[in-house]
Amino acid sequence: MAGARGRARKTAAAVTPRRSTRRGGALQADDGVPAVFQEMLREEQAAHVSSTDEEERPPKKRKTVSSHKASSTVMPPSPAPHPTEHSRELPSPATPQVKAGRMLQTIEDSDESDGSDEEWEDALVDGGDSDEEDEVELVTPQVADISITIGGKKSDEQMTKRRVRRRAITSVDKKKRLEIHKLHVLCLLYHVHRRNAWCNDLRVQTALRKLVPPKTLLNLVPNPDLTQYSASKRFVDGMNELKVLWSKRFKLTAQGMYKPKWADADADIRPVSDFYDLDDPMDKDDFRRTAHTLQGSQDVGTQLFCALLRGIGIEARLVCSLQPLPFASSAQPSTPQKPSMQQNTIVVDPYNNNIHGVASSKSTSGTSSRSKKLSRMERIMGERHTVLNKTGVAPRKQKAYHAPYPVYWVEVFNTAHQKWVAIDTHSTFTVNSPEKLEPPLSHSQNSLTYAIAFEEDYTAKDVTRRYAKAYNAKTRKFRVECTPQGGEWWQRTMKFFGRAMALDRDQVEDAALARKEASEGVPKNVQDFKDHPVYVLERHLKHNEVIHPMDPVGKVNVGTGMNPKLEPIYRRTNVHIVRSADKWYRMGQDVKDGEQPLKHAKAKKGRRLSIDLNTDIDVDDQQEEIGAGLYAKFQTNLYVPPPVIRGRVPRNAYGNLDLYVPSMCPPGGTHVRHKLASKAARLIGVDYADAVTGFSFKGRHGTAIVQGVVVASEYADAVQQVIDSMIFEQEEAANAARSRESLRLWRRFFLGLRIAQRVNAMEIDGEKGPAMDVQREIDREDKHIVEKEMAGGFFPDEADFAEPVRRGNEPLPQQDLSGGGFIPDDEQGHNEGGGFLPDDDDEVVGPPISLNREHSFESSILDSQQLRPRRKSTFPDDFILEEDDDEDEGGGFVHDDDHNDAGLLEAGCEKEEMDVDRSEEKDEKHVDSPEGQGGGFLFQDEIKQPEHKQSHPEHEDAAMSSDREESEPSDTGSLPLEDPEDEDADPDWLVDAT
DNA sequence: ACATACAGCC
DNA sequence: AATAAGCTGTATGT
Repeated sequence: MAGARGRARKTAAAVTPRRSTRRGGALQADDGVPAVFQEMLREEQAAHVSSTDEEERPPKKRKTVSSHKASSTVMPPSPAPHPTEHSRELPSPATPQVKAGRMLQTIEDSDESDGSDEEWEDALVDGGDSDEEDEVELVTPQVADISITIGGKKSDEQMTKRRVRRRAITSVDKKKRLEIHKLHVLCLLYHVHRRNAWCNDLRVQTALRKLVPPKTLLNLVPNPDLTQYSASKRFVDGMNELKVLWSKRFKLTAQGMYKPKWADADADIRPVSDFYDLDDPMDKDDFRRTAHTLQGSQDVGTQLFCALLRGIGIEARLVCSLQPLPFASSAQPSTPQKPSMQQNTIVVDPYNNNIHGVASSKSTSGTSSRSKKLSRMERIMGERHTVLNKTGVAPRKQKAYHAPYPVYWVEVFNTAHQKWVAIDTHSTFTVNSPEKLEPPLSHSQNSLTYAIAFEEDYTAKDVTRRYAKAYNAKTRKFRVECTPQGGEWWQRTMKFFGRAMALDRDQVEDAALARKEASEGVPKNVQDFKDHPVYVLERHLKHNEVIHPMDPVGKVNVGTGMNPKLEPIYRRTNVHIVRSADKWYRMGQDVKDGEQPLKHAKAKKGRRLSIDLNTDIDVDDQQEEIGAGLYAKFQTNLYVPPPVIRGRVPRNAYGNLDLYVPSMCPPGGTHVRHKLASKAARLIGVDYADAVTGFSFKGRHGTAIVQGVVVASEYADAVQQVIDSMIFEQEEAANAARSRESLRLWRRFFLGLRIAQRVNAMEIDGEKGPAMDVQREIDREDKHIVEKEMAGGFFPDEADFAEPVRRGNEPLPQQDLSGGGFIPDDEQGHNEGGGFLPDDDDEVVGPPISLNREHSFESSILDSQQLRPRRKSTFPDDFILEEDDDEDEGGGFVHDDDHNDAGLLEAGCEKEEMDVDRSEEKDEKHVDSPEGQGGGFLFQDEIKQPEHKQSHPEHEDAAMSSDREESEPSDTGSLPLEDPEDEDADPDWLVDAT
């Protein structure tokens, strides 16, 4: 309500101004006075140096402000802010208090235009602030109003604990994150690639080239007379000039990319307004425009700078430090509190008052929330008072969007030194100081994990190692290389951007990067040894790992400085995975003779209690048990199984052949990997052994997994051929079964029609129901369809259609099957006389009924049939038997004569039908029934009512009529014969048929 | 550094 | 024939 209104207003106000501001402002920038930019630059530099200070400052001020605000605010005193529950309650209910708060907030929003910075700051503070301080603030009624969210969360320790506890990350989530991480990396790669391509745009370059003074250009022209050193220096100096020039010229009006974080699963989707500070989405034309407006985020600025360099003939790479979602982020709560704050704020803040605060909170470390807030204000102000932009506001803006560490920078090729020189024009303003570009590990906004350099020729290279101070010890752990198969993945990925032909300078660079990596010192703390690609501590060994030559390469101090303990350091290359001999065997390896285990598995505990009883024995046992020797790969050979001799396949104690890996297939043998292989082999009488390819463990028992067989190679083809033919036969059988099933359904279908017809003919409520000749109707409709539409459709042709009908009269479905189905024969079948309803059937009585089209079956045949409501079982429960059991076994509903008169209408119908159609039917039925074939089983329900067997059809009618009355019209659409259970009965039939 | 929880393996 | 398991290691949180 109010909240929504407020939000909407906000959004509208914010969005529009922003764009116009940015683009319009850009134009202004062009005519802008140099002095202004200088000032901006100065401020930026100052800002990045003292950013830390700024961060701290806000809190204090914030407190003041908040209290201030509190007093001014009309906040109703609310009980001590409590856990989340409390905070959550606030938003929803429309209590007066809440309303008051809402009102206040709304007002703030509306005040945007003329609101003071301080107010904004307050809002920001409330939203952005985190942790403990908030708790205190929460106590204050006013605070509760705004930031309920935050405070509630943090304040309650118990709640926190619970959250932390509950947060255990699942393995599937981990996998998901990894995949998303990869996907994100790919997206970022493509994004940068695209921007890099834009940097080659001539129009962009042309526009930017004009910014470079001729003098500067001249200095950059290679001079063969200069010494290498001088040339290099001159080049770097020139780069510095360009850097300064660009830093002054490009105006920061948006926030660049920053590292995203995982949100709580239960967190609400962040409002779009969270991202207003980001660059607008950009296409190439937009990019060209920015080459003129010279404003945007640092990222765009760097991209343009890259284009500028290329435009003046300098080889420049666009380097991006990808900021993908981390794959290993620990459980949500554990991470720095910013994310959680965000989440909370977002979730709780019902009126989106804190949106901006949230956004700022994210970037707290990089940019002070305050400045952001201001910037937003300024943006709005700027919209309405353009003058402000030109005056003092712009610099502050820039400060707001300045990030202390770059996501984008460029590398230019210093031909004198044959080296790439890094230039950061917006964050650190450095040239050739690669070590200054990596943010501290604690920096939440920006982490240097993948630094990828995109060249003019659209190739790209991973240059992370140039910028990471502890690539092996730290950086690597955040890269996919640290995940299983991750190395290969990354290689494949980057190969896509690889240069077809490596240049000399590439090799030089590779060597340099490798050198840098190699020069990385030995980690100073234990933690960095974990998963270190080069070094290992014994303490970090997995239990199936050993360090084989135990050659220490150094020592680490574990423990405190006062209490030094040194632990030996080993090389990762000396680490081997060890397995038991049996395990090796399962991998197709054989432990060499005479090899001594490098390690022993732990003794298995089975009987600890017993140990107490018999210490001596236990000790012995333990010693023996401990003996499970573990060997390294180098202690094994490839296992060579005994060969197949004279067609005789060797086998193990179980009569099988172990074939855990392909290499375990015996010489002279061939693995025929098919389920039918054993049958086939047996069929042609060749020796074979089931191939055991693994085990499945259910409960305690491991069951061998057999996949095919091994036969002598000379028989393999024969076996395979037999298998093929068996498959063919199976398919044939399957087809036959499907045919039979189709026929069966046909039969049921027509039976249903027939029953319906009969029912219609019955007398109801003293009034004789309408009767119809189903068959006639069907035929008519069918012809109609055939003529009008197409010969195809449900019924291929009349003959096909007719045949089933005709067959319907036949007693035995089986016959149908064996006889080749209904398909044969004449078309007469479908004539009236041939319908499943005997021509002379007395049941067909009375005038034709009008077709009821209300309940369409989408089928002319069904539609043409007026079906009576499905019979409801009004009979007592005991009437309906669970199963006919013995009686049924006699054969479906068809049973015997005793049963066939049963109260079941359908059964009765069938029976009658049969009787009418053929006197012999009964006999046949008996034969058929046992096999479960025929329409019999269709009527299990009915069959289930043995007690109601009645010899008189009239009885049935009576029952039916009563049922009809009770049944609902909606049931009309159902075929009376439908019985869910029926299908279950089919398998027997199918099986038998097969 | 210790304890708890979760997931994989047999 | 029906039913059902535990242990250990690793990782996370306090």
